[in-house]
Amino acid sequence: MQGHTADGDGGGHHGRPHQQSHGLPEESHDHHACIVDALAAAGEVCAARGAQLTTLRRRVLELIWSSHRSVKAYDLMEQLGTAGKPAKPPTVYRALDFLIEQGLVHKVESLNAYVGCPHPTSPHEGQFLICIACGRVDEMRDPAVRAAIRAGAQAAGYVPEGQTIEVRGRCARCRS
Amino acid sequence: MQGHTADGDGGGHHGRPHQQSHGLPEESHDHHACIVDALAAAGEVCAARGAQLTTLRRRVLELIWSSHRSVKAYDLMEQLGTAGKPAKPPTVYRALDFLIEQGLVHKVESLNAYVGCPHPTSPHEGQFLICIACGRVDEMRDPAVRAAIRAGAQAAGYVPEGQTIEVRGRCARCRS
DNA sequence: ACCCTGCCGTTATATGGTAACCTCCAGTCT
DNA sequence: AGACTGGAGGTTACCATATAACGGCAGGGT
Repeated sequence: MQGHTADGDGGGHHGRPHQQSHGLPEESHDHHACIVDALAAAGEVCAARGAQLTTLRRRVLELIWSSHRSVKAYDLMEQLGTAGKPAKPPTVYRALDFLIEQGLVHKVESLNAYVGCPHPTSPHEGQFLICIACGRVDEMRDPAVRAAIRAGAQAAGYVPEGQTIEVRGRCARCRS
Repeated sequence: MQGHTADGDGGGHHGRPHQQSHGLPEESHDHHACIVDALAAAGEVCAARGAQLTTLRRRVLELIWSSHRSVKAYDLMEQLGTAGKPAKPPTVYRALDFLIEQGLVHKVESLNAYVGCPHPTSPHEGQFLICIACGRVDEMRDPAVRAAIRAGAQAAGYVPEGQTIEVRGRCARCRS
């Protein structure tokens, strides 16, 4: 769990501009702490495995964590580029491949977009909650869901090896 | 439920060539009956709703039902075209949009592909079982899965409105 | 010095999906 | 009959997503 407290700004990290247009999760908590936590966790995970978290890969991860929404690969390219020249697809896709392999990022299939994993230390496939109002993506890790799906698949004769679970709905802040 | 019996060929429908390369579901049952059933069900559904199941739309549906695997949009274009000239994207995507709206076809998000719905009379979102060995896609409708996901989403503060559930694994025939 | 290996840049291309505009045709109103 | 209308689908152009293939370069081992 990252530091999602809405008030505790222990480091004076505020004041970074964000370009979002309406009620987004970043506005109500010290999101900079989320980024710092995610990068620190990534550093630990990679160091423990001997995987190289290079500058580029770290930068991509940081961009993905710039909000709690999912991020499109081509948006990453634009943000990675310098002086209006966007980075090229392989640059970003290779970094994404690495981050996904390391369990630091998940792909949201129904959006063709990518999201940071909040608990990268225990490898898993994500179960995602996608807010159709604000775009926020939360990860759920519900053993009951996994179990129900395993049971259903096995009842149909399948030996399950991987799951894609993505729920669209309205998050707590957007139920209004 | 379509006629999936492996033996009862009551109408002499066999003898149609299929171009698959290895152990696919079509080889062990009268698949032609599946197609006929699916088209008949589609006809009924559309008639009941006043929706127009045109020749093109029916043809796309038939192509999708040509196997129990999912089908790519661009493969449909090639098959729809005449004399080497493939059909153009809007032709296929419009037909797919219609078929999806009518609940006759589902999109498999993790494959960017489309699959026929075996029970189109009761609108629903599919839960898919995808065989990573033979490509077969089965639809599961497990209320326990839906319920578990609803519960998980609500526990996280979400009001769920739609679910994407896709399980990769090995089907009964491919467990070997 | 030499050769690997892994990371990244570059060019090119494949694959998946939409926008905008237009014609045709069936239904229907007068 | 003539005119109007709305849905289906053809056409062109384009955007969005992703991969293949090749090359340079830096760091480590021999």
